[in-house]
Amino acid sequence: MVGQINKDELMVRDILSIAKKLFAQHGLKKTTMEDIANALGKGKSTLYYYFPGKTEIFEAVVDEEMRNLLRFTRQAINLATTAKDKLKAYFRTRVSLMEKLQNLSIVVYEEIFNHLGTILKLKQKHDEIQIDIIKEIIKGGIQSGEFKELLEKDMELFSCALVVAFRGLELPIPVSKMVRSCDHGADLLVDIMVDGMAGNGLKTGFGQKKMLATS
Amino acid sequence: MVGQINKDELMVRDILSIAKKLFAQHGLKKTTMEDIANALGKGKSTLYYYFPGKTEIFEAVVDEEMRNLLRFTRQAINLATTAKDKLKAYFRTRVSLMEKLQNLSIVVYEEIFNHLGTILKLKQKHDEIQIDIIKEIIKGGIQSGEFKELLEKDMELFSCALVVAFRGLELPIPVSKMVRSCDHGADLLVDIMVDGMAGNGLKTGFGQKKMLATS
DNA sequence: TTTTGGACGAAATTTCAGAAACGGTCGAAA
DNA sequence: TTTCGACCGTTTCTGAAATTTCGTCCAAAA
Repeated sequence: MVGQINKDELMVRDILSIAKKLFAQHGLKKTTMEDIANALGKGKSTLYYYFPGKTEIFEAVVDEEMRNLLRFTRQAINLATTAKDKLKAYFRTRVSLMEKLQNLSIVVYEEIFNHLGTILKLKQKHDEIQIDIIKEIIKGGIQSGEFKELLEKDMELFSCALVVAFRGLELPIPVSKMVRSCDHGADLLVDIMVDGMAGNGLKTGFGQKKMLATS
Repeated sequence: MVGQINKDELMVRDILSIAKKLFAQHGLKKTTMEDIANALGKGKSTLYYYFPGKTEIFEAVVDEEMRNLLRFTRQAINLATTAKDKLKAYFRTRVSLMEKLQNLSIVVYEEIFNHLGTILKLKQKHDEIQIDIIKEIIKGGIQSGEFKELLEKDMELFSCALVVAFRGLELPIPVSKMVRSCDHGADLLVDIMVDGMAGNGLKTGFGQKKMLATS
């Protein structure tokens, strides 16, 4: 019994492994059930013994990939001690793993985004203007003493990051409604950005807890 | 001479105005040059007297729309005095105008995004997990006193916003390289998020919460 | 001269019937 | 229990004819 279950899981693993490779290579549509079966050295209907259909295989592959990403992220987070470092770890692993995830999704993304093309050049031009606008604001804030000083390079980076971050809203995915719906949201974010998330204890601090980590 | 230029510009404005309406109504492909000419009450070749081709008309329409968006953004920014309020104004107008921009681009976006469908449900599920992870980090930070307190609702919102913001990286647009390339970028952002952008002068200050006018 | 309308050709798009391919099922064999 | 090949209904491809549409040209109107 137990041995059979293991055999099942082994087969499922093999299928997912090969399917992942093929999906990454040729995309979802151009990878047929027969391709997967042939690469497996098995008959086509064998796949249907282990999975309800093609959709489920694809979803399982993507799900597995995302689970891996989450696992690594959690791992990196657990290695950090302070919440600040945890956030850093979160973003850092996300950035590096996102690139690896694209091994799978680059074809998928290309399938999605091969239809725009025209509009992107325009968008890019206007993005650069937006970056300049934000940079101008920050510069003004620094000159007036409202903001702390920042290297020119970092200012560029930060402005750019804000514009890029804002692009997240452009993807028509439901969660964005939460942020998009209320003005309060945008203000809260800027409040946090400007005043910081650091606790009052540290801010008004008289030699409180974590003075080590801060630069 | 001057009068002719004005007449030219007037004609161009009329064309763009009508073209915008038609593009928003039927999309790029299904709007023909003859549709535009008919709606204009002019002959088709009139359009070619003012524009090299259909593509250029479309680009001009989109460009105009984006310029408008920028104009309103700048306007709102100029009404604010402090840099912080300027940032708020930037985000707020962006959010509200983005929705209006979609009047034009909703057909375009649908043309682009009608091909994904499948992957979004999965993505949504994992997005919610990511939100929970960030919320957990923030909660921990609050409990340890590292972060200042936050309403449950705001915490949810902030976590959600971070995930959404991070989605901006997923859009394959060149600017993201700048942020994607260096680890330093992600860290800098968190540094700013946690410590805030507020200047030391204001931070260490005792009574003075707000300087009224720009200093 | 400046501006317009309609005819015109080349190229792209649509149509649609027949063919091929594909996802998924089933009974039988190993 | 696990694998397989044959089979079915549907979707997708193909290719040629018909239609639409972009863009040009030139005569005519302003």
